[in-house]
Amino acid sequence: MPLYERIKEHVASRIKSGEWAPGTRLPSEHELVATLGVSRMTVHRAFRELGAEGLVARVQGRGTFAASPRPQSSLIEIRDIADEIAARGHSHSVRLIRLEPVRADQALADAFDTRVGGRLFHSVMVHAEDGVPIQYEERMVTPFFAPQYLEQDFATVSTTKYLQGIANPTQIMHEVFAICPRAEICRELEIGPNEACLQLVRRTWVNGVPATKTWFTYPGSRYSLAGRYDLARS
Amino acid sequence: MPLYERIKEHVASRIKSGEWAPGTRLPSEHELVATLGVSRMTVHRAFRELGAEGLVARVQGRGTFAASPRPQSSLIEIRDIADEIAARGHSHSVRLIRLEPVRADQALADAFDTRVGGRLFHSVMVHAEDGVPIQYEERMVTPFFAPQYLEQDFATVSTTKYLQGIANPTQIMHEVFAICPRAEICRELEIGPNEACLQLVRRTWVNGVPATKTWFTYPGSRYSLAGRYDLARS
DNA sequence: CAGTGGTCTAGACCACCCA
DNA sequence: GGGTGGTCTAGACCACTGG
Repeated sequence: MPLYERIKEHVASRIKSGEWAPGTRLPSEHELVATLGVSRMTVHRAFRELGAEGLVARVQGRGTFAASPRPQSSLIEIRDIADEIAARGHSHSVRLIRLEPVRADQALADAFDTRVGGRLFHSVMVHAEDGVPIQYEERMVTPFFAPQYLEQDFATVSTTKYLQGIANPTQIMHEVFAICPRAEICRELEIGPNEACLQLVRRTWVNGVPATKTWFTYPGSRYSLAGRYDLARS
Repeated sequence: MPLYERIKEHVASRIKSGEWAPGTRLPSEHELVATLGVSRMTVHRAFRELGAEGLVARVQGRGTFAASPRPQSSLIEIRDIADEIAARGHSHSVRLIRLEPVRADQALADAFDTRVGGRLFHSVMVHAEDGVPIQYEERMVTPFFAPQYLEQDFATVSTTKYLQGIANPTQIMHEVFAICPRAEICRELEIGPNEACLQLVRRTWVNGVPATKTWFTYPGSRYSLAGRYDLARS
C-alpha cells in the first residue's frame, strides 16, 4: 500500500473513531513530516485527498481540521433521455407539442427571479423510445439565457443538448415526486388516468441567475430512474 | 490559475473539442514535461485528476488515453430516513410490523444468489416524521451478512445504521419507480388506495456477495427525493 | 512575524507493458 | 530493454492567517 494511502488511513481511522472530534485541529503537514519521517509532498497528497473526500477541511494559513462526518448518502444518476435511449440501442424520437413565448405568473416570476408578466419561453414535447412515449417534457427558459430558443429545431438537437451548448449551468437542483398526472399528460403518454408517474423537476442557474425550470414526467410502468453502483469507498 | 489547472484545461479542451477522440493516446508525461517545460510532478497531478474525473484513462506501462466523454449526468442524493428527519429538526419514530425468518422463493433466490428455500431474514416497518407515516420499509437480509438480525431492537438503532455497523457494502444499486402500492401499504402509510408513491429499491453487496435488498415506499404527497445542488464543474 | 497550506521543481526508484 | 505511469524525496517560493 502506498505511503500516502497509509497516512490517509492513519488519519481517517482517528477521525472515525472519534479520537479527533469534528473541529479538532489536526497536526500540521510539517509536524507529520517530522513525526512520520516522510516527505511533505506525501503528507500533502494524503491531506488533499482527505479534503476532497470531505473527511477534513483545510484552511490556508490556519490548518487542517477534522470535518463533521458526512451523513452516509448514496447517489442516483440522472441522464439525458436521448442518451439513455441511445445507450440501450433503441431509437429515440420527439414530438413537439408547444413552443411559444409566455408571460410569467406569480409562481414563475418567483422561480425566475423576475416580475409578473415577464417574458419566458415555454416548450412541451414528448420523447418516445421505439415509438412508445416515455417522457413528457415541459420546460421554461429565460430569454436572457437562450434568446434563440423559439427558433430551434428540437427534432434534430435535444433541448438538453441545445441548452448545454449555450453554457453549462453552475447550479442544478433536482427533485423527484410520485404523482398522478393531469389528463393532458396521460393522453400524451398514452397511459390510463390513474397511473402513477415519476416527476422530476430540474432547475438550473448560471452564475446565480435562474436559467431553466423543467418538469419531466415518466410513466411509472415504463420507466425507472437509473440506479447506479457505488464502488467501495472509505 | 495554478499550472496544473492550466494543463488540465489544455488537455480537457482538446478532448471535448474532439481533437483528441476517445481512445486516442495522449502525449506521455515525459513528453509534456519537455514540450510545456514543467516538472513531471505537475503534469502527473493534472493527469491524475483528469483520470479521477473520468476524462482520461491511465494505464501503467501503456500510456494515457482520451476516455469516451461521460454522458452528462446529474446526481440525486439518498440519505437514511432517520438522518433526514433529524436534519429537518423533526422527531423520528418507527413501528415494527414484522421481523421473521423466511424461505426464499424463486425471485429472492435469484436476488440473493442462493437456492429456493434458503433462509433469509425479513423485516417490515413504518417510519414516521412527527407521527405522520412517511416511509414503509420492507427489507430482506441474508443471514451470512447479519446473523443476529432478528434479535435487534430497531426502535433504538435504525436498520440502516445497524447494517452499516456490520460492514459497509462494497456495491449499492438503486432504482426508483412510481407505483400505486398494494392495499396493506396504503393502510400502513395512511393514504388513499390510488395515491401515487415513490418506490426506492436498494440492493447491497459485500465483496460481490448479496447482502440486502430493501423496498422503500414513500407517499408521493408527503415526500420527494432530496434534490441537490451540483456546484460548477468543468 | 511565524506558521499554515498551495504549488512547483528536479531529480529518483519502482512495477508494469510491449515489442 | 525502453517507455509508461505510480510513488516518493528534499528542497523552494508563495499567499494567507493569526497574534
